[in-house]
Amino acid sequence: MAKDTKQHILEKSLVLFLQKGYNGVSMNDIVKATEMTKGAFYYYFDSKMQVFEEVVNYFYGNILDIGHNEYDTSSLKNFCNDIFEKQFKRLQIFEKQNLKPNEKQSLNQYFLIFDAISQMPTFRKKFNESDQRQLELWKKVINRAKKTKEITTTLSSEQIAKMFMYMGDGFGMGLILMNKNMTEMKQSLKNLKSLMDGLYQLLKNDAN
Amino acid sequence: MAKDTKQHILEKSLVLFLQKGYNGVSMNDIVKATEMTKGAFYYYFDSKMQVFEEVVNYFYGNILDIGHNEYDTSSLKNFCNDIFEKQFKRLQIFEKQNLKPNEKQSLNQYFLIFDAISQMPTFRKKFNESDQRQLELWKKVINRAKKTKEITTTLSSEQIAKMFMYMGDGFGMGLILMNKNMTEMKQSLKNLKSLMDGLYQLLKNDAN
DNA sequence: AGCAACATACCAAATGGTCGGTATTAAAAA
DNA sequence: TTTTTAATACCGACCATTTGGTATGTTGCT
Repeated sequence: MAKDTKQHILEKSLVLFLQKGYNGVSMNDIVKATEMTKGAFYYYFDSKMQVFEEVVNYFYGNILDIGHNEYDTSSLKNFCNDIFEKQFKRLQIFEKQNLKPNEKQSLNQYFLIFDAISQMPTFRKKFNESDQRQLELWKKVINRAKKTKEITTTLSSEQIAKMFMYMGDGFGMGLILMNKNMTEMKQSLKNLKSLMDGLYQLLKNDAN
Repeated sequence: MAKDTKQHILEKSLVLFLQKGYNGVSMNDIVKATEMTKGAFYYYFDSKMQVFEEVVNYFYGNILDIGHNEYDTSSLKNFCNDIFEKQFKRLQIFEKQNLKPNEKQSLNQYFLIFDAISQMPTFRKKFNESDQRQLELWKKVINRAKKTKEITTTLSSEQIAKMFMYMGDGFGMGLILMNKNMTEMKQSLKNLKSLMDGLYQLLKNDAN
């Protein structure tokens, strides 16, 4: 039961931090959301900051960074599809958190990321490294696609890789700014798919 | 002198909110940064929330949304360049705020935008409308570029427009996450230029 | 009995905000 | 011309509430 309660606090806190950011969430919010008391909370955690750090690691380890090395890299086409699928799965995790009606505000991952970057010195490094790995992965796949003539283009692999990545990031940010809920987000994600396919088509047709 | 002091408070508060978000900034932070007292602050503002709202309107009206209808739309090429130039100018505004050494943390416009969206009901509408206008502008320019054969592609104008916009957004987010300061940002912006040029080249060469 | 797993009452500090006061200036009254 | 009035622009002690956190229970299970 011990680990259950701690996990319960972690998950409820995650949602709160995603809704309002570190400074927007008070200890009272946490004990209310968990339906426990301060005694229970401080039995499992030393401070508000500590639960935040554990939340960040939980979020980052289990959601943000899932399978960062398990993509289908056999072709650029497959890679694009796979990136897209994984993004989809990431959203599904949140659907399981069965938010109550009064928790309908959108979950903003950047609340977590910004706070983590400014309050957890090690996090920025980890985050940027992950970003770099992602970029290298894209470049590898694109290089291969060039060799196999899957695409023909004079643009550098780095340029193309960044196009795909930034497109995804900008799209994600747009979703948050529109305050879409989870199901709406999953709907919208299909638009991202068509954008990525569009870019892919351009690369295929690029004469020189 | 009256308006001067109020403007002084506005500008100092803007920097604070950009650094730490609404909840991360206390009234003490504000009076310290402005080098005034609470008496002075509450002489010009009714509440912390009010200065935030005025800061948002100031930021949005004078910085984010500058000249949203004054772009060079004579060709897609020119439009791209112009969009890029305006982005550059936006950064310059912040350089004038002569931040002190202890204020060297990066200014994160999303702190302001997220808080504004969740606390100022009217803001989301305004923001999304501005986004929509931007999209329509891109579409118009792209449609014209298709007609004049500046570019030849089977992709829809909306698809292309979103590619450009999301690329820019994602790039901007990346800058913030890397915690670049203003001069570094201006350096990096040139990378965005090459990405936009790359996409432009792809569109030019798109056989069908 | 003894410990794990919580609950509850409490605390100092920080929070956003108020209110009576004051220095400076300028217009109005003498 | 001098004095009074009055308004602006600002100060800083003070306030109720909330903050994150603690110390001392209480409960149930082995």
